[in-house]
Amino acid sequence: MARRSEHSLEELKALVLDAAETIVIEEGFSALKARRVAVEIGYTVGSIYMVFANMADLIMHINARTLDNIAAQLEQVNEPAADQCIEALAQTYLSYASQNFNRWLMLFEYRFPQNNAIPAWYQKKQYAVFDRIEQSFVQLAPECAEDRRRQAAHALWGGVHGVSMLSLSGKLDRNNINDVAESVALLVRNFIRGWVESTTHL
Amino acid sequence: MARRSEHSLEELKALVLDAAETIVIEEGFSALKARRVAVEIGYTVGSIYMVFANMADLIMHINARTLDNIAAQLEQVNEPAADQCIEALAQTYLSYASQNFNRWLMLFEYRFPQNNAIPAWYQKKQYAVFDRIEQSFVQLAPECAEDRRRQAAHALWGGVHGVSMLSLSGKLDRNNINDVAESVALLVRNFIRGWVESTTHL
DNA sequence: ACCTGAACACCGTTCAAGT
DNA sequence: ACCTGAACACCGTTCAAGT
Repeated sequence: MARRSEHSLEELKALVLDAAETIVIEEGFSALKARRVAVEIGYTVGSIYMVFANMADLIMHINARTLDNIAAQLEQVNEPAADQCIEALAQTYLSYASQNFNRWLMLFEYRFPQNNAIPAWYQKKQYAVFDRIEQSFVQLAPECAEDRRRQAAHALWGGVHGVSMLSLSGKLDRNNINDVAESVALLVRNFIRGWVESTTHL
Repeated sequence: MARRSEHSLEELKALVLDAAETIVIEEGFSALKARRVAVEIGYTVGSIYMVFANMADLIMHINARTLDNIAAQLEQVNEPAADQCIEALAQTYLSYASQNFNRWLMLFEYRFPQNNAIPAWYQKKQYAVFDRIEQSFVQLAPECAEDRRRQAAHALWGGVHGVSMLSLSGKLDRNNINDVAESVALLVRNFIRGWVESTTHL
């Protein structure tokens, strides 16, 4: 056959990425196979390796988009009161995870072959999400030392992520989305109440 | 060859389970392959399917042991003060996760083919872990309605799990184990402080 | 009755060969 | 230069055939 020059390499790369992303969204990570992507875009398997080093590379680029999406959602949160802002960020995160479950899950399900080989541009995207959270803690306690604030943001955000993960993936027990939202609200409110108290007492 | 009757089927099942568990502990979930297990116990691949329905069945039995181990560790926690008890439970959980990272990770990494097909005996083990947590909340607020208490336990435990997961698997950022323990302590203390306050105000 | 090992259907990845 | 498609090494799983 040889569909030479029908698409540029950049166009082909976009085709592969879009097709792969769609498969993940609609059928989950486990349905993502090289041959399947090839069929979807009307090329053969080999072509994928012209534009991506391997499946790990392709997966990383899908995950990068997911990180961008999450960051974009969090950027839109704009509550004037700091505590309300943090709660809104948490609910926005849960909402994204719930509505984009398959791609959100792949973000955490996929393990990089060697953990130290995560490229800088990808790590930047991971940090971008977390930075938005930390930023809201600046608003909450401007006087607080950066170390303390970062640790608090880390603890709470790990918490919000954990509640979302256990609930949505049905590991610990089975809840509906409203219960999860309530759990997230409970965690955020009580943590912040306790933390602000201990911070202003210093 | 045919090593007939050298082991009973029950002995063979134990051999397979032990070998598989060891592989997971030492090399992680991704190293667990049917042929590898067979080599390790001196049988051929087919034998595994005499004692386990498939790899999913084998994995579930390894995970069941992990759940038992976690439950046993949590049972040993015996702090008189309720808030100290919850914190000790959280630190014990983190400690187990850190020291048994590979098998702990498989517990959450592995997805059941159909989520509704998790057998009752396995779910019981999942609940056993969570029940210990809930129990400590009874001690913390005996007057509290069960619904509220369960939700609080769920929120906090999801939180403790999330901080452990993001930190140990190096997803959000990279921390050493001491920092993680501090984050867990921060989450637990501040949550409990806020929650007890809002509960006694009722 | 227990166990083998060859076979099957799938994977990811490569690369000589075509246009 | 771009793309194919057959090949390779590896998976999980099955099952007729051996002892």
